Amino acid sequence: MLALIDCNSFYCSCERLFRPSLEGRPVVVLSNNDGCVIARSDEAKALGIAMGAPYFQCRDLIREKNVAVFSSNYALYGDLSMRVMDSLRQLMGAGNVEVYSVDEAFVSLQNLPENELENLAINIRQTVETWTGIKVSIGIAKTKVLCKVANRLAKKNKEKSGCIYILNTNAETREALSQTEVGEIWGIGYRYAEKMRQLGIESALTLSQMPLEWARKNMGGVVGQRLIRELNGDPCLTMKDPLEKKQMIGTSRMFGKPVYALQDVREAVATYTARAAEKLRRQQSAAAFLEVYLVTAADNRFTYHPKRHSLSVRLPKPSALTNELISYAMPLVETLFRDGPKYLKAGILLGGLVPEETIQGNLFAKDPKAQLKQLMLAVDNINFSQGNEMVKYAASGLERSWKMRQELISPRYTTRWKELFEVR
DNA sequence: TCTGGGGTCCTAGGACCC
DNA sequence: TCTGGGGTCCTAGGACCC
Repeated sequence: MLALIDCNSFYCSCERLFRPSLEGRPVVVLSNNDGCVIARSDEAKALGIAMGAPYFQCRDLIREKNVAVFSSNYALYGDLSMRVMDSLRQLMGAGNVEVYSVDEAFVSLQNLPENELENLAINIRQTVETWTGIKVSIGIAKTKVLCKVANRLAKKNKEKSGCIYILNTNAETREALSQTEVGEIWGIGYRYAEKMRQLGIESALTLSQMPLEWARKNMGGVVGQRLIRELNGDPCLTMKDPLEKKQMIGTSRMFGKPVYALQDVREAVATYTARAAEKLRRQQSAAAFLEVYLVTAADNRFTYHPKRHSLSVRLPKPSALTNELISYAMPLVETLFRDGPKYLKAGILLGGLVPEETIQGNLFAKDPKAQLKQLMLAVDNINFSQGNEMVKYAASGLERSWKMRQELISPRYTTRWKELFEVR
């Protein structure tokens, strides 16, 4: 059996942790640039504020209902996420925990007798809440997809379930699937849900009874087949090795306001390259492939149809050095950039990742880059301990008229001395 | 006026090679 | 009229996730 452990309204819970007065009051958290709503407390959901709703569209409702609004504070959420995951690792053994996202983890429950599952789940819930202050919901079943189904039901009726839902028998599984709409299944997005509805497939139970051959033709090949097998209790998605490294690393941002000048775009791309290079070094990889992309507004100003323009290079040798990566990125920016269009966003992708130690050096010559590697290490250490971008590259600019907006951000209570929670 | 950021996996087609 | 088969690498794009 597997368990999916998922924090309840995670970002909102983080904000509430340090402002108990928000308990019972609706809370929402906005995306970067304060663009749209990406987290809602139960009270905010009840008001009908949709996930992903543009902020400007629900601003009136938010004001009227006295909803507390926050810009996203990733330093805070990241730190609390780490505490929750560490708690799970302590309880269940590090090798049994797969962190799936900032607020979710799969836990393997091999060889546990069925009648102990519920007590275990209760214990996990209570311990995590005591240690971190964060409430979680737990779904237990035979496969990852079924765990997701169970977890959803646990959250749907918290009073009744106690935030725990277990699918032990086939009858329980059938019942759960019949209560789940196709669009709510993990792996069925907007497009497929639409397609299913047209075909008259409405519940997860109906979908689970479709033939595999049909899934291959209509649901993206092997992906769809796996999904149907998972719904039937046949595990196809295995637990991932916690030590696995990312295969691609990217950094991108919308600009705080539209940008028209080459210099601004250059600065932004240099900044993002430095960020991506940091992530690269954190997992001890080097990149052999680099892509820069710029997003412009559509010509038609009545619709929101941004256009993506990209260029890429293959590096002669994989690198994890910020200055080197910037020097490959800048010519791409210059080639891509045109005078005239309104630029909304820029980003960089690093791919072809290889472990840093496999990069071939010359055995006999002194590595000319050894000093640069030392420098990177020092820069990363300073930025980690003193705050992001304490040390930065000149190419990434000082003025930064393009920087994103975060007008409603809360203090970084747990990761900055200056912003610690104060008790008077 | 105002619509996030970071990923994953898969497929298809073209270039090139033997 | 006829025109191999199979492999790799790369790019582009679609679909999905939180």
